[in-house]
Amino acid sequence: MTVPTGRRERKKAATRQKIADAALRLFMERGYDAVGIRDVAAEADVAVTTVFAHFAGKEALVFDQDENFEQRLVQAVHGRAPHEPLMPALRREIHALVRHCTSEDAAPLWRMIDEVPALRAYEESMRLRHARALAAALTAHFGLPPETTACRTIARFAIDAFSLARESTDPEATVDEVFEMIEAAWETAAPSLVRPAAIAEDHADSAPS
Amino acid sequence: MTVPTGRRERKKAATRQKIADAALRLFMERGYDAVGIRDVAAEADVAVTTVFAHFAGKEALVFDQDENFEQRLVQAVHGRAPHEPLMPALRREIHALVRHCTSEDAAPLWRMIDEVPALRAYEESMRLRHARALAAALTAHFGLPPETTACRTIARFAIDAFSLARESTDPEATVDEVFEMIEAAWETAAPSLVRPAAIAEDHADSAPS
DNA sequence: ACCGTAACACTAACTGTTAGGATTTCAAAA
DNA sequence: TTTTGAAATCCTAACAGTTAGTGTTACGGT
Repeated sequence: MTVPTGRRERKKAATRQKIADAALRLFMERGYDAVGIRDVAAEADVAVTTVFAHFAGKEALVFDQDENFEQRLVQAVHGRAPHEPLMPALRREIHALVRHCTSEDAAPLWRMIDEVPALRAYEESMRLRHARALAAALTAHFGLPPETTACRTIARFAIDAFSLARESTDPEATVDEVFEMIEAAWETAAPSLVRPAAIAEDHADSAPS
Repeated sequence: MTVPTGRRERKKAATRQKIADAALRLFMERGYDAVGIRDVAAEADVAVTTVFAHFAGKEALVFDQDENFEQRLVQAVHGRAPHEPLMPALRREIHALVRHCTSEDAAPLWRMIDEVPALRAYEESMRLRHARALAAALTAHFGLPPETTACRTIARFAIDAFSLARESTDPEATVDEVFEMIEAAWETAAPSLVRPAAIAEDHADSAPS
């Protein structure tokens, strides 16, 4: 096979990490706008082009940790416990994600994100990609065509729950409040999508791939 | 009063229009990315700085027409017919807005927007501002505190309806489908916000300012 | 030991955007 | 009418993010 040792990959990962660390340190120190890509490159002791070889843009340096967000949402749908209804699983995952980014040590980072318009815009367009991925996971899970409106709607609503919670003074309560509404929406749309029995007990797992 | 003649304002508006026209013409001709701000300025026969005096950025040149979007949403809430329930009015307005930007003559523009990532991102952050304005209109209309979660949620859901419809192959049907879900969500959240009588007949107009 | 390639560096540009400062043009006060 | 203040515009130059072009190095498989 062609993936045994990997000194190259380790070095590459190390370089990436070095850049991300340097960027975050400088951003927190001087503020996002006051730090240039050239500063980051110098601090990490790499060339400017190397920074862009690892990160799509300046904003991506900030959201490096947030990468598994999408994966966790999809996993919440596909890999949940048998017989566990969809919505509670989704709600629980959103809860966890919200807690994660409102925790004490992560707070300064998210405060910075809130204060820089470019970062807010970047985050939201990220969330939209996540919503599309979640929608795809939902349709796949239920064996529905990929463009099914109800699934794409629920996916966006779930992302909204996260965004609204992040803006809220009481994030956890907001998640619950929004999810009450989402569940009502889902129960309105679901009957025409999944066979009634599946709704009743919600063992819609083992969907025909 | 001090607003009688207004040659200055006419000239200013004319300049703005000249820039917007030039930009749109060039964008459609050569594509958004292939046209630089300097090209637009030259075509409109103005200085580059003048372009930025009228538009916040390159993307704003594309969404110049779309300005009254927010105003129309707010108006749909505040200035609707007496005794007309909220949701149908909102749904009708979204329908109109969707029709407006999927019409024949507007189609090429929106196709371009869909193809350029920077424009999609800009549009979505615009929509978020609209959602906030709509949320403010809702809370004001019902005499609720500005941070009420249910209103901010419904506002975002309504914006989602628009966005999902724009992405859909059958926009009109998508609006209806999403709004069925939104109404269910609203009926779940509303009882704890507005007095039951107001929900029943939904004459929640003439709200205490 | 050799070779292909992936990671990185260096340079130089392109593009959106802004600051600084001059100049014109209008509108209203004097 | 003349003057004056402000708004709109222009010009130049620069800054910052981003990319292309082109080497150079170090790894990994042969």
